[in-house]
Amino acid sequence: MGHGAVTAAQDATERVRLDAGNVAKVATTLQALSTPSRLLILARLREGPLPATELAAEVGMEQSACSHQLRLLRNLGLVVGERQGRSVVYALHDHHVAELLDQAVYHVEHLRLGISDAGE
Amino acid sequence: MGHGAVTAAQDATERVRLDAGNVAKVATTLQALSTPSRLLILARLREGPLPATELAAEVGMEQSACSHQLRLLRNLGLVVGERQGRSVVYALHDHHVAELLDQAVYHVEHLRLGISDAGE
DNA sequence: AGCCCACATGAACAATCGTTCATATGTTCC
DNA sequence: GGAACATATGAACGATTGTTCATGTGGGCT
Repeated sequence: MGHGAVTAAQDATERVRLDAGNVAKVATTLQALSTPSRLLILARLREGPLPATELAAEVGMEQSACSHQLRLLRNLGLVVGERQGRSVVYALHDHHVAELLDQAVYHVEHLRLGISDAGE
Repeated sequence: MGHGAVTAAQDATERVRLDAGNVAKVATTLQALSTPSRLLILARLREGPLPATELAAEVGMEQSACSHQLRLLRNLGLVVGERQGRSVVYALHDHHVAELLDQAVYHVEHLRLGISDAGE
């Protein structure tokens, strides 16, 4: 039928629990996916590798701002940048990043969310 | 076939793209998953509903701090709170939240991440 | 009524964040 | 070498964040 969204993780083998030991890591990584700018960067790289300047242009950011965010993403191991001539071509690090992105977007889009995020 | 992590979203039907129209929503929601405190709250609720005070105790937060975060999560539609006697029992809103949580943890844990998040 | 208990809320404050501006580093071509 | 392009970096600034403290609200019980 229509929308069969098979979940990962639930698929046997291992279900990773969240405990005091790994919360920080998970939180830090998810924070990288929690701003429009970085999200757009990753979404664009999801479609394929791209030199930094083109990337910045496509997501509508200033070169500097984009570079700062790319450094953050690189430090977290989410993206990699390989020098090619005078440009540095960026790409997602591996398929886990791509899937994390896909699934995050998928589930968020299917949430009955009010987003009335008033105060706080 | 050891660890077959079947991805959601990739499963036909629809792959939700990230564009200028929904980045904000996705970013806002993912930000709710980007701090240890809220992550622990959600992870605990993932195991089942719980009154606010017990919840705060289990995740090691002060009552007030926990309540503030619960309000944020409630405003975003990630959790719901139902009054029962003098307590308010909290629970995840639906299975999408649970899966989003599972998959986020799963993928993050399988990333080759350096997390040398120095400056910035 | 009064007294607990459970939870919510507002103000305030330190800390962190994302951006901009200016400047460095690095690479290619002449 | 020097000019032009591509990217990185540092400092600074306003904005947002998560917590604490104090207080408010509401339900249950005697």
